[in-house]
Amino acid sequence: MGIEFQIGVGGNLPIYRQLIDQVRYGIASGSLEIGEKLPSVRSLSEQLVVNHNTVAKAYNELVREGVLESRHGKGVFVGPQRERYTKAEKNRRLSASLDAFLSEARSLGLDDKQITTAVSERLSQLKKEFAEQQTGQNKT
Amino acid sequence: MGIEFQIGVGGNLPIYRQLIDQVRYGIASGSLEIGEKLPSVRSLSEQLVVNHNTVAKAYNELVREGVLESRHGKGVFVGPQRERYTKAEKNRRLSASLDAFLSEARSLGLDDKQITTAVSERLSQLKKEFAEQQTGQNKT
Amino acid sequence: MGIEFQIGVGGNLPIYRQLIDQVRYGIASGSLEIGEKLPSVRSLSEQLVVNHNTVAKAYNELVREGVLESRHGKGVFVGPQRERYTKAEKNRRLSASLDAFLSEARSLGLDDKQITTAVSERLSQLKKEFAEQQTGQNKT
Amino acid sequence: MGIEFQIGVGGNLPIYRQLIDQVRYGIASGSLEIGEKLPSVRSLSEQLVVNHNTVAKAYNELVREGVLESRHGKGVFVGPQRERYTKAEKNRRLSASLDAFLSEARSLGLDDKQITTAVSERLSQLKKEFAEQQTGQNKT
DNA sequence: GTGGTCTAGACCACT
DNA sequence: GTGGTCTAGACCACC
Repeated sequence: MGIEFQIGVGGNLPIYRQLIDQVRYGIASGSLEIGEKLPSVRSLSEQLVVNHNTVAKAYNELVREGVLESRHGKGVFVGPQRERYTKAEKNRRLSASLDAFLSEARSLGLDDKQITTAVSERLSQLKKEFAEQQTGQNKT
Repeated sequence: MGIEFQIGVGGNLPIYRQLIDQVRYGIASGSLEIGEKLPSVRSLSEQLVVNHNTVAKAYNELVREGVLESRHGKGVFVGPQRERYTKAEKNRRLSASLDAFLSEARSLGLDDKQITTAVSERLSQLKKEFAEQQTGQNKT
Repeated sequence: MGIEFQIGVGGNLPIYRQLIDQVRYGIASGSLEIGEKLPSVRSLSEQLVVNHNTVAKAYNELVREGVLESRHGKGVFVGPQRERYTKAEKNRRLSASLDAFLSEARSLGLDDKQITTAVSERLSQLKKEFAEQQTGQNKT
Repeated sequence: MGIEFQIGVGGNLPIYRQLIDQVRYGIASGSLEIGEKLPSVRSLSEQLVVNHNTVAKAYNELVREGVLESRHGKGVFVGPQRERYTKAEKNRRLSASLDAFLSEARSLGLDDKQITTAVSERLSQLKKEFAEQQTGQNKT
């Protein structure tokens, strides 16, 4: 299966972050299967016309997180996706992340309603973008 | 007017972060007026039974952000609350903060619905806690 | 590459401010490269014979400003140094800072010439100190 | 003698800061003599078409500093301008203020030359503005 | 190992 | 009295 990477549209996120999100979304949605090989750093960087360091940075971060596995001389693969956290641990991490966001949003003057709106709008925007990428271009 | 500070409940946020959020919420909600004096570092630390450095850390961060003003030997006051960011800058900051949260949430395996639910639940929880603080205990 | 930290000389600035300035100067001058790891909080505190909290305070302030990045359990690194402000915003901040200084200087009775002299003298003093630090001692 | 207050032009400073600077400059230049009565808060606020709180804020800060004296029911007057600080004290205060400015300027990416240029340009700009105010309009 | 948070207590400077 | 800085030492979480 695999996914078609795409950059540029999707807001003002740095490229490597866009790549990270696409891999994560791809795995979550089943487009990327466990053990599947990802495009090599060089080939993907050429395909997207970005610097290979940018791709490497994205892969590296995902490897660090345990999402991907790097096998020397072989390539980068989707990792086993073991449940890395207990439920309590997940809640703790989620809370920390959520609170950081809410604190920033509030300090920018958003009220509760504006916050929930911003979240749901961003989510549907991301969903739409991802769908478009996967339908449109199926060839390099 | 002023607000009643309270710590301990409401998640696993560090104390100084709780204090920061309470000041921000207090200003946003009008409970703290511009120019109003906040409790002194020492007195608040005694009231909350925390170290004075912890209170100072919270005040300090808000001073650095321009939310509060510190007048040496006099006390700490609510600052002029000038619009510190342009609209574009605000959007940029909000997006960055939101995307960081969404990225973390997704990597924890939450789908879109679970994310929006988590956000709105946390918001109503915070609202409730803040309301309780301001009504309930007016004495130490 | 990296820089050699040093404290004590150079005026009556608090230690953590001296460290902040040295990091900023190091980055601006190219001695600290993007992505480079800084000495750990503990090791630097031992090297300088100051408390680790003092070093952490300096690092922390720079992290909040976006100059440094902290990776939990890994260390503190020089951040991407993206342009954090628009040109207009930079001018606004500079003006505010300059006017605050001029206001204080004038209230102390300095005339225009004395002010410009004070500025240029302090600048060359700082330059000299920084140069000495980077050449002289390469051992603790 | 007295001075003619004027607001609006002179950069993006808040009004109350402009007023403070004009009083200070007026005293330093001899336009305002010791013991001289300043316009009342209400009359000056009407003359400048600003809120009386803004004028009061400027006067209050100057009273706090000892530059002006407030005599209840009489008005606000230029204070005795005693040397409030020893020479060492003055140097200490000046250094603190200067270092704060230099630190900010450097964090905004200005090099030494840009800093000195910014200072001298702002000084001559302020001088020019003040001169214009005192020559132009001598009536309300 | 790393950074993050907190306590306890000290001294300084400003007012 | 006020806030600001620093030390010494503790515990936690992440890696």
